[in-house]
Amino acid sequence: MVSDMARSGAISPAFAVSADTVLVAVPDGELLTYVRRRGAAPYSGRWELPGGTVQPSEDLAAAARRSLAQAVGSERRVAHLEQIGAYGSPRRDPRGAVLSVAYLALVRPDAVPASDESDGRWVPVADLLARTRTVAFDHAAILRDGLAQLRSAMQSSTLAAALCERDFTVGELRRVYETVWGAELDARNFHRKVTGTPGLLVATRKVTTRHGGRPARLYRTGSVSLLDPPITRP
Amino acid sequence: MVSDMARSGAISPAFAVSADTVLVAVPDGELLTYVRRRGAAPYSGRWELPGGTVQPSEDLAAAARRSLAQAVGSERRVAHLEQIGAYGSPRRDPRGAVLSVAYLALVRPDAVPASDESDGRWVPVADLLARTRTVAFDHAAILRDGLAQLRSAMQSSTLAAALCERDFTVGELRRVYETVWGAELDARNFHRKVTGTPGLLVATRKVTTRHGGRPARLYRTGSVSLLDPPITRP
DNA sequence: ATAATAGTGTCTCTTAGACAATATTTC
DNA sequence: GAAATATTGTCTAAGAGACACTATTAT
Repeated sequence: MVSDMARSGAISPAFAVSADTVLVAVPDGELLTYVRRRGAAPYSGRWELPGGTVQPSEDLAAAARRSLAQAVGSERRVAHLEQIGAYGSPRRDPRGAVLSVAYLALVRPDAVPASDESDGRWVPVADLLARTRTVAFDHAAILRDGLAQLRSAMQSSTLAAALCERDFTVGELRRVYETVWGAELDARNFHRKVTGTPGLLVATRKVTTRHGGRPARLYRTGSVSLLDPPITRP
Repeated sequence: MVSDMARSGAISPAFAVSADTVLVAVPDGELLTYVRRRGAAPYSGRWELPGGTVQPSEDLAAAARRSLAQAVGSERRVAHLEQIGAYGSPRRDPRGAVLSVAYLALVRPDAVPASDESDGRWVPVADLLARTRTVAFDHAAILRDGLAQLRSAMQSSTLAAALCERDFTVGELRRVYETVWGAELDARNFHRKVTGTPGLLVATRKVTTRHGGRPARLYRTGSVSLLDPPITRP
């Protein structure tokens, strides 16, 4: 059995695998992502996505989660995690064959301030994409792909609710859409759309005036997570 | 430099990486996928997706393409290739840490008969999914994910044209949709939709009567590949 | 009172979906 | 002629987008 393995070479390890995450939050109407400053070569001094090496005994998503604990305090703060894809271009890491499995992670606004400590920072996505030469490896491309996936997935699901507090108003949800999409939505049509889809949002008994104006009802995400027909991006 | 690498252990290879492909064709109104019968342990005798080990010097997509040459005769027969995702559950391969990067590949109907030779076969997707216990590794799950991605992507692109001959009629394109989605579409509304989107299809000067009835104009895919608003799945 | 936000209602225009009717072939 | 497919046109109902209006708070 072992001899067969050795003969075929089918499982001889050839790649290091890392799980790297596009970590996104939208506090106060700003689209932020978390990046770390690299301290060692290669790309020393450049920004990199949070991530780490995947152990052979470990699930890919678990490795991604684990590497986010430093950024947001606890794994439990990760409100949503989904895979973006695998990046394995031969020359993406000068040290050798490193395959990166990229994830998209969403956290609620309250997860942001807890990260002032380390060498990582929350930065506006626009700033980072305007200076892709300051980003290590192919992480700028991964960031772009992750954001594209987020923008697309928001059209037909309540994914954006993972970027709000657990109890949120329709206006807060709409402002997340506007921030991530970079476009204004008609507040009245949006309200009609999301509250009119049965099961999508569950109204709580509570209201809030945390944004001034007329008190707004607080909602939670419901059992239905698919929005059909989708919210069209302007 | 080398000492730094050795100290950190960042690039010590821990995984074998394979590129495995959900290879799909739709000849004569049947949704087929290509699978190989495994000859060796583990899962000897079971069906597996075509694929192979990725070399460290090789691009992931190139490795996927390469492993399809046997199935369809030549890499050039692959009309479309896109990534599905990475599968890295610790226990997916009893031999050890094997990470699989899954791809979805589409070929035109004429690529199917060229594969009678080897231990691989084109089989109806429904048959395979009805007998997932005959499928090796987690390849049944990969197949399901790939089909879901295909069905979804067809809504807002001309992806389905990669499953037709290079020159195709609107009816042929519609029958591909119907086969992959497993649902009937109104021929007249479908015709209006795809021919009405400017740039999506380019009319050739030729017509064909290969399906009997009134001669149908032949089209090719145009410069526009995004279909907005999408074709809604019934 | 004024400004700000929340929520409801109303109108129009586009389009999906249903389907009639016509065109052009093979058998 | 009968059957099959292709293509155009017509109607209707649903939904997106624009926007008037009312409701309820903070300042």
